Amino acid sequence: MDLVTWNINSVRAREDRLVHWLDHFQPDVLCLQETKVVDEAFPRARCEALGYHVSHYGQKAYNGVAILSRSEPEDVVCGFDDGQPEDEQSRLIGARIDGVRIVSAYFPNGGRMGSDKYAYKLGWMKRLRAMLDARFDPAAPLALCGDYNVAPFPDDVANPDVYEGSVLANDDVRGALADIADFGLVDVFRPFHPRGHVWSWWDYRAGSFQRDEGLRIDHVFCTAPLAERVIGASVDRPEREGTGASDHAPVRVRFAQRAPTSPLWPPQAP
DNA sequence: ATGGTAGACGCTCTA
Repeated sequence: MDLVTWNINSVRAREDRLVHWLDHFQPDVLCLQETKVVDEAFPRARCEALGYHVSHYGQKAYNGVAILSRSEPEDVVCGFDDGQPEDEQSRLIGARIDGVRIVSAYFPNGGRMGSDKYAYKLGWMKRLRAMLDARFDPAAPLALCGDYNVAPFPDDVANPDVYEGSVLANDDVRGALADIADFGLVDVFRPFHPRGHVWSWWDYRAGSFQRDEGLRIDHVFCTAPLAERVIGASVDRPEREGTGASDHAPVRVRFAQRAPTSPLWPPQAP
């Protein structure tokens, strides 16, 4: 199974790029964030023409998440759906695809430290952990894919002077991420890039991509029965090049049908 | 200098 997560930063501005990318890579599942359109405005027909089912939970101007899949999605759930008043922002969609629970998540950015947006981010992450506890089983295959807006380690940050201590990289937000992972999820990307310094997002400003000053904030965290099947993970850097690119690159993960005899995860000592 | 750029919306917000 080829699984990809990509913050596309407006599906309207990047419709042609999306269609060409899908046609070229043909992943089994593509999770999108920041589509920035209502459901009716998603380019559904062009995706379906390429053989994809589209599950989209959008809103006007901001946010918006989607799951595109070659197999028909089952049990599609939008938002937290946890019995509390729903989050007004469209940041979560989930579906079961080929027996695997897929979640496409757009974590709040958090604005500035100490802001209302930052408090919303921490609350949102707590609520996500509670939702996982209430609905899912860590012993069943699940992939939490998306723009987490958190760089897990210092070496996931190119420019620590600017970003360490920010809403994307500080002890509290890393603690909130660790609490989510404590449900029973592991970062399946990092073991393939143990020295870090692999980025998934580069600020549009100050020539960050040209200087290769980015952060790794887009992730695929999986429960053990899925994590033991991972056989590769990479960032599609070329998609970030040139004009008209999203500020995020797609993050790709490949899973074997069954767990390999010598698992790549967790990494084996030499 | 609360900077720089990009997208959506409509002159301001979000990232």
